[in-house]
Amino acid sequence: MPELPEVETTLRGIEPAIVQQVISHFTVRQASLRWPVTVGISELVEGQRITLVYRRAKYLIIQLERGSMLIHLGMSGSLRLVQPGAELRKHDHIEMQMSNGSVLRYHDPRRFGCWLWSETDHHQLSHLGPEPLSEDFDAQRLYQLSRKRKIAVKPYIMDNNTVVGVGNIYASEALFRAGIRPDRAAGNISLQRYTVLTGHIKEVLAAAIVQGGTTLRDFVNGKGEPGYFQQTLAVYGRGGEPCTVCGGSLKEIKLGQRSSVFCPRCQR
DNA sequence: ACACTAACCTGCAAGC
DNA sequence: TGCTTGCAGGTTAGTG
Repeated sequence: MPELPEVETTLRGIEPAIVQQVISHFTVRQASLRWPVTVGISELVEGQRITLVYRRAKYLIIQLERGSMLIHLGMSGSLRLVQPGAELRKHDHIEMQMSNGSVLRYHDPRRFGCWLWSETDHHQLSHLGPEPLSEDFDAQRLYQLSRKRKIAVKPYIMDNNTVVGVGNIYASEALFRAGIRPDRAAGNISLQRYTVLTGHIKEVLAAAIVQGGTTLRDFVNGKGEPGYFQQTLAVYGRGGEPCTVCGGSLKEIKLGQRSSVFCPRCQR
């Protein structure tokens, strides 16, 4: 489910309800996530105040007085604020209750996500590329890092070392808007074309955030509301359907075992 | 260093 | 109707 816009939407939904609050109860019902939930996490975090909640790449970080919690939603995770005592759903793995009555629930059917506590740095956050919406991410970087590389441009921009937060949906959409075939070798793309692509990556992510993310299957923000960006998708999930620009049939291929849809006429 | 694959896990839709 | 197959938003560990 979540790419960067969905994680950002989640952050904005939950942050006001939990920041500066004290964690009164922390419950783990299923500790078997991508990495096991930190042993003894409840005792480590209960009684602590949340000082800061922020996002880095697709991770959410909840900073405590002592240590911090690192949360990832994987492919199918979601975080929701619920009423205390709200009925438990299948795959509601973790619950965090605040002293002001707010209750945050972590739901993740596929369990590819994580929820970890560390007193120091989280190693997952080292070696991450720049945030896509920051000035540190620019065409020069895309161009220079790609010289002599044979990797297809789509997996190249989805690599967290290149830039974080560009997943399958928005990589597909940005390449379509930029008119670049997803299977073109990254090392053969000019600085000019990377300039266009960089602009579209930033645009498509920013637009998706404004619209509350893309709702596929059951994505909802922290308040349980859907996103609306899927109405804007031009290629993702539309293999075989007509191109919104030229009317030709959209082609679907596999790149790095991810399905990639593009218009053979508009994208070169 | 780079390119590529398999793996983690459940749910759902399509096909037979 | 019911079974099987394939596919899904991400990331990492391992191979050559």
